[in-house]
Amino acid sequence: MRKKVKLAFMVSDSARKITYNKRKTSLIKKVNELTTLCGIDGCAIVYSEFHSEPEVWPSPWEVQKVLTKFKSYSEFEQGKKKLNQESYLRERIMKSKEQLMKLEKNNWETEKSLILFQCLVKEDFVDTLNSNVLNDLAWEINEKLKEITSKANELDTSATN
Amino acid sequence: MRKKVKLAFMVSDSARKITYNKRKTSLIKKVNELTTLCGIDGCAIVYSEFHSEPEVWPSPWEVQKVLTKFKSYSEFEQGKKKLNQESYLRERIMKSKEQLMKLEKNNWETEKSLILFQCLVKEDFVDTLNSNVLNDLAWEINEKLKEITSKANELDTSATN
DNA sequence: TACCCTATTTATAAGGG
DNA sequence: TCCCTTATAAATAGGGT
Repeated sequence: MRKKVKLAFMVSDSARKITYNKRKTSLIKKVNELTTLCGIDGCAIVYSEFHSEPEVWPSPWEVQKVLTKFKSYSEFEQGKKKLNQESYLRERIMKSKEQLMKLEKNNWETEKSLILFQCLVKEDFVDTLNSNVLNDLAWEINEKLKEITSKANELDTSATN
Repeated sequence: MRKKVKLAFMVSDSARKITYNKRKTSLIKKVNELTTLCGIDGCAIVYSEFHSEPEVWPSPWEVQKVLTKFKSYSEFEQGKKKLNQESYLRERIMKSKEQLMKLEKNNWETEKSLILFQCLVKEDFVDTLNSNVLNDLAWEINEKLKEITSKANELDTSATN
């Protein structure tokens, strides 16, 4: 019992729900601790089959504030979105490689799967560069988050008073 | 050494950065595990003084997909926003009560103050329903409930020991 | 179904290089 | 600053009620 669980979809509905509730609770606690200890902004959003609404931390309004911030960042970076995506993937690949090197001495099987993972990431990267879906998504998010911005400003104002 | 850390802003820059990197890494790992094990969508977004860019999980594009979903949800619920806030506040109050009941056996003084707090929250809540400053009060209530939550967490922890 | 109980696993604060 | 180690704290899988 209490054995290490393999990181894969849990087939049993009941077990999955139990572990979902446990881990969701812990995750939210962790986000709370991280933001408190480090004095930073952060949020977590989770959609499950167990709730019709998304479960978020902190409150939905706080999350919207964080999303507004994320939007601002995206807006600022919009002009070089693809470049950013490239950088991000390069970073991911590099980190995978670093991880791979660390594991080399210890675990050959893991190493092989990481190499495979790197190849997959690279393929995704190519697909992404040729897709214009992202821009549409970005525009949609932009429009919607304008509403969120004014909402967040209201909350900011009230917080200051 | 290795003592339990108080849940509060870490004043030391170096220690804060160390703990930030450790906890951010673990948090992302946890989001990964949760979404994989339960087959659900989820994301985490963190802004820190240590990175000019927000740090997210999973990739920025996946996060945007999740945000789009969140946006859709907000849109759908827009017409009954106030009702949602009401539901949310009711839920939060109920959760505080549950937590409070769990703590009853352990700490009477804290219990009293929490009960008082709940009354205050309830009054605010009633006002909220009849007021056009819904958002302001909601924010305040949320802040209060966060205090209660962290207080309750502390007590939970100390009760366990 | 949801809670409670513990053996294990995992996370992490300190300390050292 | 970053990485490694290790003792302690926290999370959690599986089982019981």
